[in-house]
Amino acid sequence: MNTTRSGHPALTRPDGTPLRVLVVDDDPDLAEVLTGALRYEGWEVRAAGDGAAAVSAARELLPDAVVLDVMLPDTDGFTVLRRLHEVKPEVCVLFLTARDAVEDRIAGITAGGDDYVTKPFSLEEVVARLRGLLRRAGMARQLEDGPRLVVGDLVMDEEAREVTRSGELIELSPTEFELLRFLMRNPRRVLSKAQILDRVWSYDFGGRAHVVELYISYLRKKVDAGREPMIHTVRGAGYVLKPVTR
Amino acid sequence: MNTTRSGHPALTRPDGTPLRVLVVDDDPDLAEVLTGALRYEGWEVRAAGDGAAAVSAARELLPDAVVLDVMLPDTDGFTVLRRLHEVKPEVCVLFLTARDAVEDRIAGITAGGDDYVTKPFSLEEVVARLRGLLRRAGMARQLEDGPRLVVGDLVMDEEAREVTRSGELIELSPTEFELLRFLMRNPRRVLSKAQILDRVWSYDFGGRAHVVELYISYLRKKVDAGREPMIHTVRGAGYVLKPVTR
DNA sequence: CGGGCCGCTCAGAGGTTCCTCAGAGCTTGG
DNA sequence: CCAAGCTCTGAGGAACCTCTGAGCGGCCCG
Repeated sequence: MNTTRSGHPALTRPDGTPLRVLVVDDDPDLAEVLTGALRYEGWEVRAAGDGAAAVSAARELLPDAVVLDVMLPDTDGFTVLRRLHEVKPEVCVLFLTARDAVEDRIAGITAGGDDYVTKPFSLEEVVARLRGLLRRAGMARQLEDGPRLVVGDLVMDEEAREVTRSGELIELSPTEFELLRFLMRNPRRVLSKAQILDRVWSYDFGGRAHVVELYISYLRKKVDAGREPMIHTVRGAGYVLKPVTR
Repeated sequence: MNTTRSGHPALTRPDGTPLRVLVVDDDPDLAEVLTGALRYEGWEVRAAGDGAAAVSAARELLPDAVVLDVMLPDTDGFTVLRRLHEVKPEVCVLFLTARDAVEDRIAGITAGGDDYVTKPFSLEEVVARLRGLLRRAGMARQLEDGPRLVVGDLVMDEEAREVTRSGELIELSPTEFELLRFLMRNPRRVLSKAQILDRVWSYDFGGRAHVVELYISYLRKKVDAGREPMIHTVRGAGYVLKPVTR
């Protein structure tokens, strides 16, 4: 099977060709990070730094999805959106917006099935939203089985934001949820604290790896509470989530 | 078959051509050591001393991977990363970083599937990480069978950091793990204590060969415990790991 | 047979990594 | 404006890892 650097199967359309995404942001570092993360997830990625470049790149690439910063140097995001829809009406758009941006305008836009995340965001957030968009649009072959992650008796419903272990409901805070999602998307693989920080925390988070330890300890209290543990520490390397073996 | 001085088969792409790596470090000694070790492993290697040289060398060589010191005299690591990806989007990058700089600005680096090791590092560490990158990228022909090392009934899963002997799980400390990995990558070959020190311990380790004996004894207790021994001493020469013969 | 060399292992000091608690600051929602 | 919840900082302490030193035993040589 065609796989990506993440070890996940490459994202493909029903016809087998890879999914294409266009990243539009004027901050080169951020664009670089997004590009890398999405490529790692199996997308065919292309980047643009402003509205004009975005539209012309879209004309060439005919992307399935666009990650679009609302604040661009030349054009405003909504104009770009209109042009993009002219180029390809069924394209999915994920907006990137500042926290204090006008919520109602965004709400109007996302009515069409599009979605948005506020800056600063975590990469897991972006990746998950994009997957959600594609799933709802019925565009990705391997997402059709639904929004559920399963590792052993641990089950996560991403859309309902519900987690259960052997049927019992587990309540998680937003950060706990995202951390667990990352672990569940990489079962049986040791993840370093740096990797976890890069993926689960916002790109502008200046804190230390100590936070990861703290949240792992929170998760253990909820996920492993009194049960056979699934979250393991690998000293000097990181953490692993794996199903209980017997 | 095309082999190197190490006896390892030359690393090749799916099309049979050798894998190429670019080493970027401003410390000539370190660059020399890295270059030697990687060449020994079957890579086609080239070195550069700063960011500008790195980018232009990359344009010529079109390497499959880059080993890149984040602290360069001219450019910062993030910029070099971006330029490298412009030259060759699918290139894998392994960053070298000082231990106390880890927290600074690694954010985003591992996000794209790239990886890093902290100075001072061991050569086994670097080699293993590079192999991991390449494997995940699906780039090396002979790494495709997955991240498992097998010698007799001894099995090491590098990604899960799990070692089993005839199915039984063996718990190892970081140094023990790395030493065993080195032995398992060179089965049936006598390795001198000096060789082991050079490979498994950091390049700045001042200690003496006695540590190797100590760790071999630790390993024996865990790996050979009560079983037919696989780790053998060759007096005056070194140690060998080999499958049990009957 | 005896001495020197090499390798093995034990015990423990010192350092590092990790876990957890307690609480301050912030955000959210009523 | 208050209450509740969430996120992060800091500190203490526990567990673990690494290396040093020393003693012992076996091997090979004279």
